[in-house]
Amino acid sequence: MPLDSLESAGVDTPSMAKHTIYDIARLAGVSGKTVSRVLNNEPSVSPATRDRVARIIDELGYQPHHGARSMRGQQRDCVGVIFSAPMNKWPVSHQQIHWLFLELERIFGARGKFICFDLNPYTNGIEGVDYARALWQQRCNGCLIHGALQLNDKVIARIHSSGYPYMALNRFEEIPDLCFSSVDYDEAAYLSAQRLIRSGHKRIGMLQAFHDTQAGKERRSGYTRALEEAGIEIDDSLIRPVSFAGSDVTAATLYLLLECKASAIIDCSMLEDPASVREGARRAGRIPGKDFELVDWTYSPDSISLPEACAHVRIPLREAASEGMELLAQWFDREREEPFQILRRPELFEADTVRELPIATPIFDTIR
Amino acid sequence: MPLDSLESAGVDTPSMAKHTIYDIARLAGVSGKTVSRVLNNEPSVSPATRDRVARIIDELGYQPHHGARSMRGQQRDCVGVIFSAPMNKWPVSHQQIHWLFLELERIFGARGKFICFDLNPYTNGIEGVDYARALWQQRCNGCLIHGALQLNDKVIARIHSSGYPYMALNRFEEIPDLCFSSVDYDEAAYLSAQRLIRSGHKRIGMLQAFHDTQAGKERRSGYTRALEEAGIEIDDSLIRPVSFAGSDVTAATLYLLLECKASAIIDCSMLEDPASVREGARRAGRIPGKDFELVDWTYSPDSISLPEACAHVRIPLREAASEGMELLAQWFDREREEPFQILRRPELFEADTVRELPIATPIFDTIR
DNA sequence: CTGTTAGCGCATTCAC
DNA sequence: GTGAATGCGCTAACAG
Repeated sequence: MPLDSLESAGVDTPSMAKHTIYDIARLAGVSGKTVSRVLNNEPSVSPATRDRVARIIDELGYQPHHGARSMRGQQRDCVGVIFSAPMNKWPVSHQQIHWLFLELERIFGARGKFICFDLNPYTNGIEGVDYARALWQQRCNGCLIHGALQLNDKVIARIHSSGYPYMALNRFEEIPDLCFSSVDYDEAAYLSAQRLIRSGHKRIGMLQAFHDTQAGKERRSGYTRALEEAGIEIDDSLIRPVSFAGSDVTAATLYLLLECKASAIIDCSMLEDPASVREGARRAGRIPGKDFELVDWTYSPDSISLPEACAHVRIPLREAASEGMELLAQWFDREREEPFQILRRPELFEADTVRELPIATPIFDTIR
Repeated sequence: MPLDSLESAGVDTPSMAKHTIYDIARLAGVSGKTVSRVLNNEPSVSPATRDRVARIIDELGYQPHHGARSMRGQQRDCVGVIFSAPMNKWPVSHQQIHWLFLELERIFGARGKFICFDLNPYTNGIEGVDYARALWQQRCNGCLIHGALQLNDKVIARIHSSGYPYMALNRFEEIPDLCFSSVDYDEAAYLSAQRLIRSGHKRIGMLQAFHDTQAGKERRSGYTRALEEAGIEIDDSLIRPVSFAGSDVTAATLYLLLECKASAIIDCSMLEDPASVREGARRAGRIPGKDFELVDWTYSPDSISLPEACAHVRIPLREAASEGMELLAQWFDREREEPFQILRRPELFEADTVRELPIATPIFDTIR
């Protein structure tokens, strides 16, 4: 219902009728285009007109219809946040989701962006799960892809070639120029295996998270590389895929120690839970750090996951992600034109230097 | 760029050109309207035509433009999630944000809804912070308001009268028919004070969270009611507003014990952190549970926050919220027409019965 | 500095 | 069962 006078709208109780720019225009005695100019902070509106229009907009609590805007304009005001798998497959931890929120608020919120989540990654397209519905529908004008990329992922290629700003938190072999910010898991696995080889181990087990993903593949390749360099034969059964269930890690630990006769284990399960590994060891009749050696991986900058480990590997994924999100925000706002690649180096440190927490350093980084 | 043949789009590499229903229509040899009918599952399309159109839609990975749809249709496919204050004012805990996510996924994700967050509640309108931009812009078609409602809140009234489905997680005195799902904080404060009065206390301090909100006001009113019924004079200084900083709780505890000579304290700071209260007591030279009695409040169904407390009050807010979110989803999908009110009863239990966790019961509930 | 016109992609209305 | 015309609210291109 269009308004006939400003008074009928009321300053104290902004009318809930949905206004259009033409309602504003009529009240201000200008054309719709002028209202549009004010809304978009375009120049070439006289200060007096601008003020008058702005005042009416404020008083009515008018906000431009997003759908209509998105049909004409090319502004980018909404970031899609995508989980590449449903949470029951890859449970995102309390800390991680909280961290993500704070970062989104800090980086995109500060720029006035909206955040759109599609929590329904179950819609099957021809290629499997299409997790980027929000992007194709143009609800959002770019996206952040949170979570590992499965090796058979077909959606990421569409996103990559769509022209929308985006960032993944993984590399992806098939798309060398993918925009991502991540950590070199190959290197992390290489460092871990190398460390245990130096201790004289030949049967090194690995609790391998994300086995069907690029991140899992990198674990395998780094591990393999280290063993090959040392002339140790690869035994595939020593690379043990695990899910995020503690029981799975426990069972895999038991299996590696008993069936595979592993004398050392790389815990890159990312569960960051000492209890599961300990329980597996207990069932095998072994004591971690005594009967077998461990290298553990952690995302956390200020803690380790397994005190019994002889060395720890820190995976600075959140730091990489934060850095990348800043760049994504700039790309979004056309402050930079191109995609980027950030790969941070993992840091291995000995258990006896735990107090001196290392600063992670980038390996390569196409943006500097 | 419109397509001239289906082949040129390709099945394996869906074209990234943004298609319209008319592209689909041309390929299928039908009119735009028929494509629209297929998209919206309208009847009166012959099975053969429907299949042909559907197949082309799938092959192109076509998705209807959300902006265009939102201008004509009245479907509701996006829920706004609003934080009534920025996180630096009311920090949402790890657990809470995680819980919220899982619930959103479970309830709205399962229904195929998108979730839109506005993490930029700093835009000032005439009435202060307008946290419902996403709603006014019609990015979303209803919303969940997470967080306490400040007593001077003007936005909630606009939402209430807008006709959009919504739900707050608080009552709001000024709007008796507000749609909400919450817990009776007045009752919780009443039960807490009554419990300490029964132990003979006359100077009962309160660590009062949310003091400038409806939730804080309810704490005060319940407390006051209990004291008045017992004929105890109210000393305002015993009601001590606290923020979510641990140091604030510590300082307030110290103040209540030393300056105000409180002999008992109701901890409804909702910080759920025993260390802060203990530290305040320590600085006052007191030992909690020995030199003074405590009643603590907790949101958690399976733990208590202060083991030293003589009684615990459980605030089943998450249960209330879950229940309400289900109803909001139904309202959203037009399975129910009206707003609703759910108010759950807090439960006080003695420290020695901690193992028997109580089932919270509704106080009133306009939906059954 | 300001206004007019056209059209974005879709759904609604009405015609066939 | 199907299609043509119309308009949602806004902005780009053009005109004055």
